[in-house]
Amino acid sequence: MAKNFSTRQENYSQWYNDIVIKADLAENSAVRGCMVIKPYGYAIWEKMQSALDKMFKDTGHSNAYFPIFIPKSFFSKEASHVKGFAKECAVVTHYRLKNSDDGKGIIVDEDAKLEEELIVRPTSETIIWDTYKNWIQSYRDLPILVNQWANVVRWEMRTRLFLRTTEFLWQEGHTAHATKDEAIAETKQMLNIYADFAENWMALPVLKGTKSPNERFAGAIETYCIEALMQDGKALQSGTSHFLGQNFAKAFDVKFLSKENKLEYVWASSWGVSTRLMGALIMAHSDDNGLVLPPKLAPIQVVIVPIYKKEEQLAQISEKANQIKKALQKKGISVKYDDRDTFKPGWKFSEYEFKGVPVRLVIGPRDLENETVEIARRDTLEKEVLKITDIENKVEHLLEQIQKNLFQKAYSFREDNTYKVDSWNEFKEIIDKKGGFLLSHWDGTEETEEKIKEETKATIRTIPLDNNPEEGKCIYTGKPSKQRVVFAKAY
RNA sequence: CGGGGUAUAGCGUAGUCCGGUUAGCGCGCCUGCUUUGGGAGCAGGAGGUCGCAGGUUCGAAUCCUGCUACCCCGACCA
Repeated sequence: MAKNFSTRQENYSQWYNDIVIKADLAENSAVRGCMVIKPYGYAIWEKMQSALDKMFKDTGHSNAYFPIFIPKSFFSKEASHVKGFAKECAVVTHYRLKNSDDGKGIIVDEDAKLEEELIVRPTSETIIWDTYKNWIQSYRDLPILVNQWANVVRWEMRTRLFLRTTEFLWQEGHTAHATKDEAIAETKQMLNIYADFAENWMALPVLKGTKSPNERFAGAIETYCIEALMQDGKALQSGTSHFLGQNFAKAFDVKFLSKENKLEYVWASSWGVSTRLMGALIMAHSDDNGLVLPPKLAPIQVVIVPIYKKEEQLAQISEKANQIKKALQKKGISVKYDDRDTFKPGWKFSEYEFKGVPVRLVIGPRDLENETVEIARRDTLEKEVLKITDIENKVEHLLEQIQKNLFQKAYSFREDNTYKVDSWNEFKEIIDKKGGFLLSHWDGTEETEEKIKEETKATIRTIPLDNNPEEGKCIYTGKPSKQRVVFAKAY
């Protein structure tokens, strides 16, 4: 099944597509730009969701749900917001179909035109702030810490499975605060949660920082982001957290009475990660043998494959395998015992390898005799034969090791592909030939960023938060600069 | 949305230029037997409105027109 797929070197984007399709993560649907997330892919997303959801709840947030449709008039209330999203909105204009006059099909009933068109949400700030207006009167009503898990639609020109689809799944947090400082603290807290999730669950090292004005969210005062480096040397924005100031409060007239009995506008944040994280996960760790998953997000952490000649042998092996399965499950490890007789062991090995299952246990007649089991790890493809005693602790330990190793590998890759660059020629050379993160000085102007983008396709991915101030000269204009920023080509 | 390419069985493809038997092959699928420590072997079998809609023709996978989807490159973007 998973034979004949591309390698990263041959064709990186084909390699990515092959993994998504052949590892059964997702496929294209009958609707242009929209994907079907298949059970195996969705299981990974569910693991991401539950880990993130717990982190949100642990920091005081609650889930709620707002409509998928937004009245057009709401949408246009915040000027830069509408400007940023107008070009990619799906619009509902009618609410009824009818049979066509020639009886051959079904058409839109022109009599059923909506008084006011509805926008399919590309994000929910407007409908949520219109709602918050009714929820907030006094400082006692604040803060509001709400998240929603939802689908959104952005009508993109070019789509790629998980990385950019017309409809995608995400979570969007929308918070309301009495003070500016509190809203900024919330924005930063959520950024840290995203970074924590990326590094500890996805085994994906990320840079934390802010966006340049060019790349800022439409309607935000400041956009914070986490940026990760993919194996082809391109950057992937993996999560954003926005400090919205009072922009939406002013647009929707959301005020509260402070302790001092003064009427003030509410301060806001919003933050989100999407199914794009699936793309990041795939591109961060996978190899030319297929998907590689960090144990903490793998739907199946351990697969057990029996090898046998006769039915009675299978019965003996199954007994042993089920014992191991139970012992592992007791430790909270997800195990699949694949005793299907319709596939041969070699076929199963390749299958689970391609699907990125972190650990494979093999039990055959030899193992029954010797009280052993063969254990193979997906990240390094190493195999060894272990005594079956205490196997659950050995497996648990190995899963932890794999999780660490994947992070370490991704981290070294990023280190090896991050360059301090001070000459424009070198900058162009590295961006063109190698890719990666380039740390260079920037004069802080939009014009310079635009020019660099035109000439090299590289953009400022982030202005790192943990930056050491350093006097220098802009890589492009030579004007004075106080810190380095991160340039890269981006997804 | 602009440029280029592709569309034939579940998947990959031959045939298309130059119209003419029953549209061929590999993988997969089904049945049976032999197999099982890295994608098994043999035998038999099923599966096709040739992307969709028109047109030209005695005759269209093949020629013409329109549409749709997908891939690559740009612009846009999480």
